[in-house]
Amino acid sequence: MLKFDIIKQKDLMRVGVIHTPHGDIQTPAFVGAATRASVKAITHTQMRELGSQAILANTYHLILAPGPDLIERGGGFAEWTSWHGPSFTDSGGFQMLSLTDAKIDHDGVTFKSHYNGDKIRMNPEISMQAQWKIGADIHMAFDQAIDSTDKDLVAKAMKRTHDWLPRNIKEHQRLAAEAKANGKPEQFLYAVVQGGLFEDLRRESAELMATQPVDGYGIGSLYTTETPETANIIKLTNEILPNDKPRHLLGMGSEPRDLFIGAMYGCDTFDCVAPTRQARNGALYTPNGRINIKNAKYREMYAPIDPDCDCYCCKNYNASYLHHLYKVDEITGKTLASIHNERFVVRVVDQIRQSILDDTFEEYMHDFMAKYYKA
RNA sequence: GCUGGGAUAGCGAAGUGGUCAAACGCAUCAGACUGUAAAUCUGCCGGCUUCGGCCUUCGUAGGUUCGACUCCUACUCCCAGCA
Repeated sequence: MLKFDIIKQKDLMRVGVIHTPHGDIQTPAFVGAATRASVKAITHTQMRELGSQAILANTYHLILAPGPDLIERGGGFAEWTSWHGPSFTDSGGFQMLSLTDAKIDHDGVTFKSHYNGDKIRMNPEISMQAQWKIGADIHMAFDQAIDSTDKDLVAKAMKRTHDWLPRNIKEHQRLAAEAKANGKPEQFLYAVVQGGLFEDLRRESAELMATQPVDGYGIGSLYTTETPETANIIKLTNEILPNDKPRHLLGMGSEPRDLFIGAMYGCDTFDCVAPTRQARNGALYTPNGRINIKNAKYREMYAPIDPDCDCYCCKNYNASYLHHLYKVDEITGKTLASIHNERFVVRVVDQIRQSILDDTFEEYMHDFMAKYYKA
C-alpha cells in the first residue's frame, strides 16, 4: 500500500505526505505535466530548482514513442529520464477525449497514431502493463474521460470506467506480485472517479471507488471551476472517498482558483498542462492576474514580469527582454516563461499547504483571489 | 541612350473593364489555451461608424468609358539586357 500520512486536517482540506519509492511528496502539491516524459521547455534540473516535487507522464504518448519496452530496458522512468523524484503516469484514458481518432468499445480503445497512422490498441490490461514497464511510482487506472453535459453519455462513460476498474486492479495486482518476486520497486494504482457534473453519478462512482483495493484516487473529467457545479462535485466526491488515501485532481489548474478550490475540498495533488502551454503562448501568471508578454506595452518595461517573484526568470530577466524573445521567437523565451508559470503554480500550492498549517488558508485564498481576479 | 519588364494596403504578392477596401502569406494589434497531436488556434488588420453601412485608395497627371487597379497618353522611379 502507498503510504500517505495526514499531518493536519480541517474539514476536507488537509496537509499530508505521500511516500513514494522515489521520495516524498508534501501535499497539497502541484505535479508538472510531462506528457512525453518532459515538462515542455524545462529541464529536470530547472524543475527541481523551481520546487516541483513530482511529474506526470502519459502512457499513450509513451506507447507511441519510444515504447514502454525501451523505457524498461533503459532502467525505467526515473533512470531513463533522470527524473529521480516521484512520478505519475496517466493511463491514456484522457486521449479518448482529446484525440478525435479514438474508437471506443466495451473492451477498450483503438487509437490511430498521429505519427504514422498505426492502430494503437489500449485497454485496462495494456495500460497497466505499459505503466508498469514505464515504471512511474503512481499509475492511473484506465478510464474513459468525457466532457459532456449529456447525462446518458456521461453515465455510459462512467459505466465503462466502472466495468474496466476490476480489470485494471487485477492486472495491476498480477504485475505487482511479479515485480515483488523479481525484487523490483513497488508501483501504485489510483482508481479514477467519473460521473461528469451530475451529483448522483459522481456519488455512485465515488461510492464504488471507495470500496476498491487501490492506493488512491484520481478525480477525472472535471475541467474548470468556471463551471459553478465543479466545486460542489469535488466536495461531494471527496466526502465519499476514504479520507486516508491521497486524491489527485486530474488536469485541473488552468486557473489558480481551481487549485484553491481543489485543496479546500480535499484534493492532495494536481496536474495541468496550462502553466507550460500558456507560457509557450505568451500568457504569464502574476499575482495581479494573467498577462500577455507579447503585448506592445511590455516592449520597454525594464522591470521583471513580477518583481516579487522568486523564479529564475524574474530574478534575472526583465519584461522587455522576454517580450523581445517572444517577438523574434527565440526558444529561450519559452523556457523562461515556462519556468515562471510552473514556479507560480507550484508556489501557490506550496503556500496553500503552508496556510493550512498556519490556519490562514481562508485569508490567503481571499487575498490571492482579490488581487488575481480583481477585474 | 535604346529595348524589354515593372510600380497594388507596413512588407511580399494576386487581381487585367463592373461581383475590389482589394485574394493569399508575413508583420502589426489583441484574444484564447483542461489528465498536451498545442513553440498552437482565433479575431483584427485604409479612414469613419449608431457595425447597417458611409468615405478615400491600387506610382503621378490627364484621357477613353455608363463604369478603370484593369484600356490610352505623358511624366517619375525601379529592374534586366544592349550600347
